[in-house]
Amino acid sequence: MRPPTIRDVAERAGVSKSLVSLVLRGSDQVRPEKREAVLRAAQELGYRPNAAARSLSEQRTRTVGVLLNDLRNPWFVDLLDGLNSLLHAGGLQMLLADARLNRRIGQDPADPLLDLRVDGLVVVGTLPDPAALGAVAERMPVVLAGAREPVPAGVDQVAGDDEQGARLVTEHLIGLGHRRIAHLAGYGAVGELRRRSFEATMRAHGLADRAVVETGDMTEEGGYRATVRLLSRPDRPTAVFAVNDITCVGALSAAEELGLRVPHDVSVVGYDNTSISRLRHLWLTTVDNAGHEVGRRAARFLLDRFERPGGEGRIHLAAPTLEIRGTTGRPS
Amino acid sequence: MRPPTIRDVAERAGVSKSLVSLVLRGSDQVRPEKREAVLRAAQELGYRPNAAARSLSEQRTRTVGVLLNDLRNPWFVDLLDGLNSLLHAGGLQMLLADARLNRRIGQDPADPLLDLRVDGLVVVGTLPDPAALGAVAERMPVVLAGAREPVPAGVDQVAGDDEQGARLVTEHLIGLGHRRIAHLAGYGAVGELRRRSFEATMRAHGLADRAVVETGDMTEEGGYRATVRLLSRPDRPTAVFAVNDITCVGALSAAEELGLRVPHDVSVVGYDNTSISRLRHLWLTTVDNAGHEVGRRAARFLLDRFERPGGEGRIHLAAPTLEIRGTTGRPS
DNA sequence: GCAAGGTTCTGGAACGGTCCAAAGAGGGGC
DNA sequence: GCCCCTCTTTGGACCGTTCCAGAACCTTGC
Repeated sequence: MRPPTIRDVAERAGVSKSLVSLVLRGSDQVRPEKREAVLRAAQELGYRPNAAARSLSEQRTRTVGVLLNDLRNPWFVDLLDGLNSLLHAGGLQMLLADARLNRRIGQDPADPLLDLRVDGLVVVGTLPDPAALGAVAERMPVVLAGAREPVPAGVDQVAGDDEQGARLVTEHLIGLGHRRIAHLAGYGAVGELRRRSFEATMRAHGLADRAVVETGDMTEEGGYRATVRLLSRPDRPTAVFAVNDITCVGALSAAEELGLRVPHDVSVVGYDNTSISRLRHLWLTTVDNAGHEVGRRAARFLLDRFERPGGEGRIHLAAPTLEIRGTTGRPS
Repeated sequence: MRPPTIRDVAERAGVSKSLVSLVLRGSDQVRPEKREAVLRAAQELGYRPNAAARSLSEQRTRTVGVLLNDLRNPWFVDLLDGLNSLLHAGGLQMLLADARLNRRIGQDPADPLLDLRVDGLVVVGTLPDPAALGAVAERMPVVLAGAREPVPAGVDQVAGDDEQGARLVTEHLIGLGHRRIAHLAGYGAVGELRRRSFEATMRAHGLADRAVVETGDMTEEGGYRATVRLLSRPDRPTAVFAVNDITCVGALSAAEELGLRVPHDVSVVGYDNTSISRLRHLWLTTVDNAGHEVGRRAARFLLDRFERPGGEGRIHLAAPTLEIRGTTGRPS
């Protein structure tokens, strides 16, 4: 009762296994009647190719591993979507692995993917282990998507352009007439880039001395507390640019609790265009990170490297867009 | 420059390939010095077993496929976590595939998993194609997790106990003193179960004629509109039980927009304990679906079937818990 | 010193495909 | 009718493992 093999199909169709293989791989060197006989036999037997056998023989798996470090981050889904669309067009499968799930178990999260001999690797989000990744990159194409970090040589990188995003936000607020603007900063490479770009943009508009930066921890609670501090100052800012949506929700709570109306008394802006920001109850002005485009670009890089292996690591920054919703307006 | 094989290791250690295989699979029929020599050689060469070759030879992959139909649903992550912990303990890998990503491409989302000859399949969420699943279930263990649907014979099923969850909510509200209670119903098997249990519980407490049911579409917008209708009635309910958190957020918006304070003027309850419900800005009372437990149980069922194949499909309902937060209180 | 019996090790046959060199079939030209 | 050439088809080697039967080696007992 084992699943049928290519040989079973061959026998039923009255041909050799080689011919079956030829037909199934779509060769045009086969007489039509034989082709049909083979196809019919395969159909009748419910034949399915065995991926293990195929990849053993072909020395490639037509599969790329995708290492996620946090399935909970909904932004990744857009990215995966973009990634998948292009990879599929290139005849490649995507294999997902969640680093966080496996980390706890105490093994390198990429191990299962490497044992499966994936043809390439996409790491989504913060790097688990830069050193290990360098070794992997010597054997197969590797792309880092959705994070801004120093990467080992030969690794491509795709991410949203955080500097541009932060500039869009800051200029939007300045354009509305805000002058005293606060930034709730985050940590990591991304937090750093957004903060610096905020400061640079303020400076470029001659508002360097009106910029305030409070450091948070990228949580709602952190955003709440930082905003309470900010809005209790005598020279309280009229606008708050939070490093991400979740921090922004904290800022919103704080403003309301202090009796300030948004956006009438204070404007707030988030970052990431998460589903939370789209709740009509919150309706946050935020930045969309172009996740789909990042995913497509990562796939592009990978496909390029399959064709021409080696070469320098490249970097692509996808252009973010501003989503203006209900939490920003002119200062009163 | 191909990756080293078991033969390379054998040569370097001065033994046969069979002995290497024996050592690597942890046999105790090997003299310690040989074992060490093999292990050292493997280490030095950076040997990694080839999963394709192994599964071809062993006729099993030690891998179970997990078919998700919506990566965006954060509840699944808890479920995966529970699933993974037990599967890993059983020496099994998890392979994720997102049905939604692949559906668009127009192929059966389970196909890649079947070609890989996974040893078992976990379908998370609503069934893609019940008929196809029946055929699959004849060849390998299949478990449906996190959805309540009629399944083909021989398929196990694990889900949260929606009836119990809805009862917990309803009795919580009744216990607080509410009498006129509305339910924002949803669709599908889950929506049906929650609604019926709400009605049954109201009846059991002699409140059948105070129960109101509005049908929504499980979106924020739907929840908003239904709640506006409800709260504009002359005999407006003092509590609203929404079929899920997102609908509940819509209800919350509606209440606020009508100038009603929550929970002072009206209590609202969600379902699913999503991250949204935990935002301090919303702080919804809701029901936790015990995702982790559902995942563990699904793994248990799968492991059982590996040991004793065949038999009836079983069903397990995990007990949900009530998360009482800020949106419920005594009626005024 | 040798047979018996246990332990340790090995060669070869799977597993289910792909690939390649070569065989077979068919057609055309002389 | 024969030779040559092209188009189809085939058998066998190979991919990297596991598994198994049996070989080689050690003890042990007499």
